[in-house]
Parts: sequence; C-alpha cells; structure tokens
Amino acid sequence: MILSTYNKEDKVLLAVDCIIFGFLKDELKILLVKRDFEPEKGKWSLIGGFLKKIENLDKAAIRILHHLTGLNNIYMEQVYTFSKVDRDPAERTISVAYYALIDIATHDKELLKQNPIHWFNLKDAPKLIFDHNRMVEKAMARLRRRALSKPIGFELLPEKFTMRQLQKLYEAILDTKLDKRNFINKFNSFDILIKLEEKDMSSSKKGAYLFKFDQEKYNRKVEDGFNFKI
Amino acid sequence: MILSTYNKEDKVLLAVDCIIFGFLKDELKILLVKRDFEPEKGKWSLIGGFLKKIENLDKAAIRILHHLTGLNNIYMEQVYTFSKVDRDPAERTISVAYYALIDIATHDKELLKQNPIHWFNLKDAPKLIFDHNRMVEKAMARLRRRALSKPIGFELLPEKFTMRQLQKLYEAILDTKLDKRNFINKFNSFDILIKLEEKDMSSSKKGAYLFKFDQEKYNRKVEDGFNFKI
DNA sequence: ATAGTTAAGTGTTTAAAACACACTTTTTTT
DNA sequence: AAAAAAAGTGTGTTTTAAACACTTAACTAT
Repeated sequence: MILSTYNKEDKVLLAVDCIIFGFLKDELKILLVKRDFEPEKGKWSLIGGFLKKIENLDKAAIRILHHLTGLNNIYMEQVYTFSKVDRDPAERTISVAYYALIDIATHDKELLKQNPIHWFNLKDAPKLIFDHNRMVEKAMARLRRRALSKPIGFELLPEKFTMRQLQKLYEAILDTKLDKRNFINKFNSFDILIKLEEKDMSSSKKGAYLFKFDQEKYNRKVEDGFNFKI
Repeated sequence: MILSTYNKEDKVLLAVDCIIFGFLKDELKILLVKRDFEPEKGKWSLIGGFLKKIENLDKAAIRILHHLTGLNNIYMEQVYTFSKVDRDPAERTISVAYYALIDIATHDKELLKQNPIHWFNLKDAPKLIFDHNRMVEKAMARLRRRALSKPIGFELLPEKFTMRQLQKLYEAILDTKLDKRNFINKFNSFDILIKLEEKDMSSSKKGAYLFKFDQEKYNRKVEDGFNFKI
C-alpha cells in the first residue's frame, strides 16, 4: 500500500513559459522571443526559463519575465502545467504556463531595447516551438473567461483610455462585435470608471473623453466577480 | 541575453496530489489517506504520488488514483501547481493538484477494501499535511466554478437519482439553499434529464421519481457551457 | 460659407431570464 | 379520521439583456 517514496530517478526539469498579452491599436498582441539556444534555435518561442531550487513558480515567472524584458510589477497568473513526455525533444521537461498582461503603450520604451523579442498580433503570430501554441490557446481561453467574470483592462490599457479603446479590448478578447450603447451602459453599471475632463484627440476631430479606473472599486469587483454578458 | 540552458542541478521531484470528491446522503465528501511513510507518517493526506519519467501528468494522476483506490475510469482534471519552496520539509517537491469526481454509491464496494483511506465530510475533514488544505480549497473553488458553467452530477451521482438529490448536490457545491421549484424549472430548461417510470422509495412514503442524464445532451452542454444562476 | 465626412455621444422599447412565492397530492402513522 | 412528511407543481413581478438610430462636434474640401 505504499504509494511512493522519494525517488531521485524521477526528477525532472520544471520550466516556466510566459504568455505575454498586450493591447495596442485595437489589437491583442503577444510577445515572443527568437530562441538563441538549441534545440530549435532561431525559431519563435514563448519567453521561458527554468525553475530554480530556491524559488517558487510565481517568483520564477516574475524573474524570467524581468530577465528577458526588463519589466517589473506585471500582472501574472498561472494557467496550466504541460507535461507531454516528448514535448521537449532534448530533455524531459515539464512546463508551467503563466500569462501576463501588459500595457504596451506605457512599457514599450523599456521593451524596445531588448533585441530578439517582438510583439505579434495574436492573429498572425508565427508557429511556435514545442507545445507553445497550445499554451497560447489555453491562456487565451483563460483570458476570455476572466474577461467574462471580472473587469479587465487595468493591466492592459494605459492609465487613461477612451470608452472605444475599452470596448475594442473586450471585442478583441471575446472575439466578437459589441454594440456601443449596450457596452457603455453595461460597463457604467459596474461603477468602476472615472470620467475625466480631458479628451483624447488622436482618433477623431471631436475628441473622445478619457476615463480611468477607480482603483479601489475596480479591485473590489475583481474580488467579487460579475457576469459580463453582452 | 541567454535565458536558460538545461541545468541538471535544478531538477525537482514532481508530485501529483488528488482531491477526490464524492457525494453521499446529501453531503459532499472527500477521500483521504493515512500516510504511511515519513515525513508526517500517520497523518491524513491527499492521495498522491510522484510523476514518473515515462508518463505525463494526466496519466500519473490516473495511475496514482488507481493504485490507492482500485478505481478506474474516473473523471479527473488538473487544478493548479503548488510550488512553495518548503512545502515538503523532506525534499524540494512541486505538486500538481488534480481533482476527481466519484459516485460513492456505485464505487463504495471497491473502496471499502482499501484500508487506510476514508471518506470525510468536506466540512469536518481533518487538518492535512503540507499545503494539502490549500489544495482542497483551490479544487473546491474550481468545482464551484464548474457547477456554475456546466452541468455537473453525472460523475457524482448514481446512474438514477431524484431531483432532490440533484438539488442537494448543487446546494452542497454552491454552499447555498435553492428554491425547489426554481431549481427544477431551471434544470429542465437545459433538457438533459430523462424522467424514468421508477420511483425511489428510500426517503419518503410517496416515493420520488428517478431521473437519469441523457448522456449525449449532457455532453453537448458540457462542451457548450451554460450559465447556472439561481 | 457650405456641404460633406468622421467619430463621439446618447435612451427607449422589447424580450428573456431570474426570482419570489404556497398550496395540493400521496401515503403512512397514530 | 386526523396528523405528519415529503413530492410535486405554476404564476406574477422584477431584473437584465438585446435590438435599435439619430444628433453633435469639429474638421476638410470646394
């Protein structure tokens, strides 16, 4: 009836791979890196690395993201652990996928320095190594579920944004068109936005009012959850 | 800019721990095992084991569940990977939690033979080793979310069941009281139940009609999802 | 100056779903 | 024959979702 004793033979390498979502110009994007070591050197890949003995997975994800992008204080969440036996042909590795949400407009300068990384539109991202495309799908499904059950946007939009941007973000995540009036009515019913005096003049002559999130109310809604259905 | 090369030093043991939910006599239950090896020998623990080199995590979960309970063909799903550095004081291990759903009434005979395992009411389960209580919470949250977004019950109830049992299951999972009429109306609107001629006489003089799931329609609903809100 | 263009902004009506709510039936027990 | 215990059944009200179109503001081109 003994099920297990610690058996050093079965030790494996644990990888962390990051699905980094961003949003810019009405498009959902994903940050990829050109892999510079074997196997699959030169191909596009998620940003990843290995868990070290002295850290937990959340810390590893933060470290790996920081190391490859210079970014700090980024929202990250564990998605799923992938373990197909031959997923990495070079060595038995298991990989824990994390997704990150980034406001590209704010962070782009830090990122541009970093050489072999690149933002792709999610829709025309290249084929990735190993099982990374499956990871992206799974993370995307998670992001979609999150958008339906809690407010989203704080991590992906600049501090000030227009209603149109917010709507386009939801449309990109949910992959659907939404009615302008219904969207605004619905979102206002959550009571987490603050309307500013300022206008954004970049996309129309008339200008569109800027909004920001009421951080406290936003957080409360993230805790409590809601049902976004529109 | 190199982020990682394979480093054997960082290999870890990957455990799989199973949160096994069952339902009997209007109560949600969880299957625990008295641990028979160090550390923490003699304490109650989730059923667990270690991933082997030649299998993926889903397979490991199935194997471990089978090995400790004799059960086969049980619904299982990965929940989350736990990685606190000192979660197991004896050795650096990472553990992937899986939850399983079992119809106790049908499987109890197979289980009773197995000695050091025991069904506890979820509400008065003992303190568990390591971070197993956190795992149970996380699995419970997942089960709750599942119950709100897809039909549940096929895996937890006997083949034939009464409306009352089904309602009690939902009440136990969602930890709330539901209105009998609204529950039945709602559930019937999903059109996944088949009403049988037979009655269950065990809990009333009048007897209560038995139902079973229409497997095909049930599966379709699991795929498509729905919004249970009552 | 005037007509045309472009995006912003704004409410109402209809349909569907959620919710609250109470009495009757069946059968056994005393 | 009355009491008890669980099963079974429907309606009205409220809330939420969904469909839908015109006006405003500011610039551009003639």
